[in-house]
Amino acid sequence: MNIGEVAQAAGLPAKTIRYYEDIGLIAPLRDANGYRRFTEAHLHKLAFLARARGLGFSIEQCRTLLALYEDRARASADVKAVAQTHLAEIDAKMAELAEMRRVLADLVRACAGDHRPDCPILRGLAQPIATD
Amino acid sequence: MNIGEVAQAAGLPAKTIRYYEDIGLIAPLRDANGYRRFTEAHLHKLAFLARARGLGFSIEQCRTLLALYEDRARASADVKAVAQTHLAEIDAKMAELAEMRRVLADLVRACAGDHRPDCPILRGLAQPIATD
DNA sequence: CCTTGACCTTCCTGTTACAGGAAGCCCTAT
DNA sequence: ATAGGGCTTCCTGTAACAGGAAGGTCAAGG
Repeated sequence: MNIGEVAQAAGLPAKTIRYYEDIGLIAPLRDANGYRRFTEAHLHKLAFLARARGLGFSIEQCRTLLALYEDRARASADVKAVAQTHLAEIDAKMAELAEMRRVLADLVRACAGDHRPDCPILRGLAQPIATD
Repeated sequence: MNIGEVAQAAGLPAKTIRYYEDIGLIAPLRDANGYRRFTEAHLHKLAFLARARGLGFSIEQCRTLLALYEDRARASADVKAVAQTHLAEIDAKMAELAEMRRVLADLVRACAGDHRPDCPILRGLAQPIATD
């Protein structure tokens, strides 16, 4: 397969696949004309990467997961550890967003949103934010 | 005030304040020796920026908010529109994270996490992710 | 045989919001 | 005189690509 075909099949832009090669996540073969040549195994790895990225794993976490994926002697505990770390990261981000949302929603609720200049949102931003 | 003092007072790193000057968010005066000189008004703007950034507004949104903040003739509706846009962005991110979390938590739950190589997490990543 | 169009290649720049660090000036205290 | 902080500018790096330029390749059609 050429890059266009494997991109289609893996659900990744060709640009992304070239980038993954750049950073050593994947190593396609090369045709005589210089075109990248992908095997089924490459496709599986790319689809794996697409899904891991879709779950929010960082590139470095993907690199680790991919190594474990290819290691027949891995311990599932190692995989689980990576996943749990990421789960904790997600929870942290969600908590941060929830807190922002809470404060912001309060401000929005208090704002009339009309033609007048008085605005609780701006007043709220001009003063220390209540953390209670 | 010099940059160190205003940084302390506004709760922003000096680096960040220099960056804000670079991109035209703030325009401190200069002393004869080249040092930046900040007034109380500058401090208020910086504190405003710190809080807006803390609520997750982008730099460009902050630029808009700051302009409205300084415009005595603004309509609160304009401010509210920016805030509601951002609120929608937060909701979108939270939904995305929640979906990731849901799938990932299922995989983690199914994984024994022991010394054996069999791992539902890797199996899940190797197959299309169930969206039901 | 030539051209056209769809692919492919590499390389360079831009994105977001700064952080880290080098090289060097300024100011105060000892 | 020197030591220490604080200040300056400038350059590089971050994450994960996207966009686009310049140019090679390939199959089909005239």
